[in-house]
Amino acid sequence: MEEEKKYCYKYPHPSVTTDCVIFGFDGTKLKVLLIERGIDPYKGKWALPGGFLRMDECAEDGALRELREETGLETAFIKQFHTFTAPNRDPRERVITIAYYALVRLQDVQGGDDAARAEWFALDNVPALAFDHDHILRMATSELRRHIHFEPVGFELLPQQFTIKELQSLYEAILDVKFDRRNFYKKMQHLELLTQVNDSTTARRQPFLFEFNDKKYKELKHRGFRLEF
Amino acid sequence: MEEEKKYCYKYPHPSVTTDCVIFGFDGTKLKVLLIERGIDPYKGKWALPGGFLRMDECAEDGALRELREETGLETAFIKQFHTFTAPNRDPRERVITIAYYALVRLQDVQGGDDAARAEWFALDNVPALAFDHDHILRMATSELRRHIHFEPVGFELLPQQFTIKELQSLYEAILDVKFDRRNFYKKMQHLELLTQVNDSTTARRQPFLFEFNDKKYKELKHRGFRLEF
DNA sequence: TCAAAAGTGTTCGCTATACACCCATGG
DNA sequence: CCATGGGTGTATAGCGAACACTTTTGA
Repeated sequence: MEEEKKYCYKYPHPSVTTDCVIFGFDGTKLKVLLIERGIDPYKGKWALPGGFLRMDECAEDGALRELREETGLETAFIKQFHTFTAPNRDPRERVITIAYYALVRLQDVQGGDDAARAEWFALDNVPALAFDHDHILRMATSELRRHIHFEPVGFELLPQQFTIKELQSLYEAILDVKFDRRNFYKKMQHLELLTQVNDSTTARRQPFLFEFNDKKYKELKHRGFRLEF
Repeated sequence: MEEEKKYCYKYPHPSVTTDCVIFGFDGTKLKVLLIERGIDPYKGKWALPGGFLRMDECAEDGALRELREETGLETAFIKQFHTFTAPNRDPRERVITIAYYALVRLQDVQGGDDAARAEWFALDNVPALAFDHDHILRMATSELRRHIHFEPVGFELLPQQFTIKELQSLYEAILDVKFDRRNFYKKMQHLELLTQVNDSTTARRQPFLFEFNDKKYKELKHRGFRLEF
């Protein structure tokens, strides 16, 4: 039985999807959420969450919808970083995909609505992916790296309150570098983007907890301040 | 008479176009190439060059095709910077557009193939544009600005050989700042990305001519060097 | 009481910035 | 010969990298 094809155009149109690279941070490593495909092509392979763009939503809404379906999160930081258009990237038909990356707090993530199997993978331990998703993931990682050099997006991956040590681990995981603990601490203090919280965890010596001060950041940015890492 | 609509799909598909923000530099100001629309909607309005993506070409090839049609250039530096997807950005039907910016040397540009009227506008003197092209142009400008902070893309806008003064004017035009002439000169020397040419123009005192040394740049970049502006 | 982790100081070198200065050329 | 613009030098401040030190707390 032939499917009913009722949307007709004078010229051929590609399909348009959004794919979403969802990053999380477990305190040590940067992770990415992948879905096991239940249908062909690439059945059984891991892939990025994604789906077709609806005719009445913009791409950002589509990406947020995917995010919600897989993580239960109503909102998160997302950023469009590239659109992938190689003519044969999907074996079935011409599909272009508008790719976003999302930064979420791992502890906020519930299982998704979907029956599909979803799993977090450390970035240095990602299996071969379906379609051109390896390529998309690599570009997402490098764009995130570039992004964090100039904007304090890393805080989206941390809990509301965090220690400087956690923040440093995050930057080290994303940028793949090591910082001197003491210099990092002072740099953070000097930036004046963090607010110290009068509270403490329970470690050897209780480290101070901080919050990101978004208001202060916007103020500084407005004055031409440029973040550097 | 109803048009023949022979491309049919089970689900609705948007149209996909590429738009191209073509930047040039006249020695003083940054300019952008606009096309006067010959047909409705927005007939008579200025717009960015663009057109439908063919089913057998990737978006970059589409953008290069648009570039060639409007400037006669076979090749140039182009960069995809955003895809615009607001559902009602085109009044006729759902159209999403993959936007690129191109950096070209003004002196290399011929008139295009198209009969359409094309004109260079200084960035601070752009008329109201068709569709959401104002928005696209603003984003292109800010992305170019961001881009030039880290990569030496500015040379794509200058002739093969140029003086330091011309280079400084370019950076000042793009970043909208002023540099000290003498510090800029030394910074450029210090970067070692320029090769001095044993030739001279005929001014009061002949300034040295330089060329961008791409090989050297790639070498430095490979060693983890980061350009800063 | 000792080891481990958190917070604070100090030094050094590089680079951005703000200037002063000399040189060449054309009117 | 002097105004204009091109190339070079020099001093200062600020920041990042390297590393010593003190403090707190749990085992």
